[in-house]
Amino acid sequence: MFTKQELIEFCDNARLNFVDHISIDCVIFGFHEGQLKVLVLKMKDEDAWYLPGGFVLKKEPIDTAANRILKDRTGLDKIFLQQFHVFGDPERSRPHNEMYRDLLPPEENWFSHRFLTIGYYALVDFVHANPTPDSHSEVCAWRDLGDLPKLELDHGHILKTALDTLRLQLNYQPIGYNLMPKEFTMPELQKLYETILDQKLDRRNFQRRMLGFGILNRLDTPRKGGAHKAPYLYSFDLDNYQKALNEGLKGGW
Amino acid sequence: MFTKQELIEFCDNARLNFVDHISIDCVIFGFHEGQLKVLVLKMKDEDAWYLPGGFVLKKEPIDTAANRILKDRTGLDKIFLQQFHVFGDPERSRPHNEMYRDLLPPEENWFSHRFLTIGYYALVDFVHANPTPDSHSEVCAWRDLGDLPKLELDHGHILKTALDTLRLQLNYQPIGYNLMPKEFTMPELQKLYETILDQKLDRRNFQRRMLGFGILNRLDTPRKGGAHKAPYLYSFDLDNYQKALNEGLKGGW
DNA sequence: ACACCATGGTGTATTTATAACACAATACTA
DNA sequence: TAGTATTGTGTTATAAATACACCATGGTGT
Repeated sequence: MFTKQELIEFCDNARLNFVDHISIDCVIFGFHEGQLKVLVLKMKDEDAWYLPGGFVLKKEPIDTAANRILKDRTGLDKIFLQQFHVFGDPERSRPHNEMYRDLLPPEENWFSHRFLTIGYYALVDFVHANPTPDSHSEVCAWRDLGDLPKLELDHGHILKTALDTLRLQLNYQPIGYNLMPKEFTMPELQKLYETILDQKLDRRNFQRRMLGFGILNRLDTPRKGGAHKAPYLYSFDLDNYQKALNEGLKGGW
Repeated sequence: MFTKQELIEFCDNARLNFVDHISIDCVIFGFHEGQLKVLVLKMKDEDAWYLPGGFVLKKEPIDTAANRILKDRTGLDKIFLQQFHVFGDPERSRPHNEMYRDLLPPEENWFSHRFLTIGYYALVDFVHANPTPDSHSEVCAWRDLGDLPKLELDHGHILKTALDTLRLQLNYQPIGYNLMPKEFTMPELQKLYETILDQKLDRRNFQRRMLGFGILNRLDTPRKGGAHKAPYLYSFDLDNYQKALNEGLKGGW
C-alpha cells in the first residue's frame, strides 16, 4: 500500500513516462523437475498475488516493453515471448481503480484509470532465471501450475488464456528450446509436453514424431551416472528450430 | 482534412468520450463472385485509403467497440469478429501524429498522441453488408484482395497479419457461416477456401473432409437454372458449427 | 436428334500419419 | 546374479490424407 506521498510520486512518474491506459502482463512459464511453473508476485504487506506486469514507456515498442518486464523479473533476455491477447473489459481492474480513490482525484490518480492489458507469454529456462520482485512486491517466485495462489483482478483468466494458447501452439510450433536445458534426454522433453498438455503420451510415438520434425540433434555422449540405462542426449538444431518456428510444423490443407 | 475549428471540436469530443492511446482497426472480409474482398475507406479530399477503425468509449468493452465499428460500417451485427493482434510500434502512426502539429499543441491534439491499435478481423456476408463511410471518409467500398489500393500507416501490415491469421484458423476452426449465403453448393464453399488459401483444392477430398466435420446439412432441393448438372444445396448446421467453433476441428496430440 | 462439353456427384486405390503394442539393452539394487 | 526400472528400437493395425477415374446432368452447336 502506498502512503499519499508515495502515491503522488508514483503517479507523477507514471504520467511522465508511461503510455496511459495500457499495461502489459506476462505469463512466464518455466519447467523444472517435471513441473510446469509460472512466475508470480506477492504484493508487499498483502496476501495478494499477481502476474508480473508493467507499463509501456512513451516511445517504447510494446514487444520491447514486454521484454523489459521479463528481463526485470528474471534477468533473462532474448527469450521466446509472444503477445497472445488483449484484455479490455472496463471492469477488469475495478478493485485497483477504487483502491486509492480517497487519496487523489481520478484525474491525477493513475490507479483510477482504466487499463487495457496486453497479455504476453514467455517460455524461459527455469535454471537460469533469477526471480526478482518489483518495487511493489516482496515475493517473486515460481509456483507449480497445480499449486497457484488465487490471483488478483483477471490475472487468473489471463493465465488460463495463456495456457490455452500455449497448448494450441504446441500443434504447429516447436517449443522447448527456452524451457529445456541445452542438453536433455528424450524422456525429459516428453515430460515437458505431457506436463503442458496434462496428458500421458506414448514414449515411442512421441520420439518418432519429435525426430520427424528434424529439429533435434542426437549427441554422441549418453547421459551417465543415473540408475538404469543411460539415455541419449539431444540438443535443438537451432537453424531448423527457427525455420520450424517461422513455417509451422505441419498445417492442414 | 480538418480546419482548426473542426480539429478542436473533434479533439474535445474524443478526449471526453474515448480511451486515449487505444484504437481499433477492423479487417472486414467478404466473399463475392469467387473473390475475397476487404472493406476499405477513402479519406475525403485525399487519395488515402484506410481500414475501418475507431476508438473505444470510456466504459465500453473492446469487443463491443469492435462490433460497434463493424455495425457502423456494414449495418451488420452479431458477426464473427475476432481480435488477432495489437500493433504497438511507437512509429506506426507517425504521419498522423505530425498531421496537425501546427494547429494545436500536442497536449490538446488527439492526432499527435501515440495509439496502439487492436486488430480485429471479421467475416461478413457480402450481400447483406451495406458499406457506409464514416464522417472523415467519402468512400467505403469492397476491394478485391488482389486489387487493393496502397493503405496508409501500417494498415497494409495489419491486413496481411489478419490474412495470415485467417489462413491459420482455417486449420482448426470452421469458417464460412458468415461469408456464405444461407444456402450454397459445395463447389461454392470450396471456392471460398481456395480463395482464402490462394490454392487449388481437390473437389472430392474437399467434399469428404467438409462433410466429415459434420457441420453441413444437405438440403432436398438442388439448385436449378444454371447450366450443367444441378448441384446440391447445403446449409450450415448451426448447433454443430458452434460446437466446432468452441472445440476446434481436430487438433493434434 | 445428337454428339459435345463443362460441371457436379460418387467411388476406389495408394500413400502417409497416428495409434497401439512387444521385446531387447542397460545399469543399478538387493 | 537375479530383479527391476528405465531406455532404445522395432512391428502391426487403424485412420487420415492424397491422387486419380468414372458416371450423371443439363445445357450448347450442328
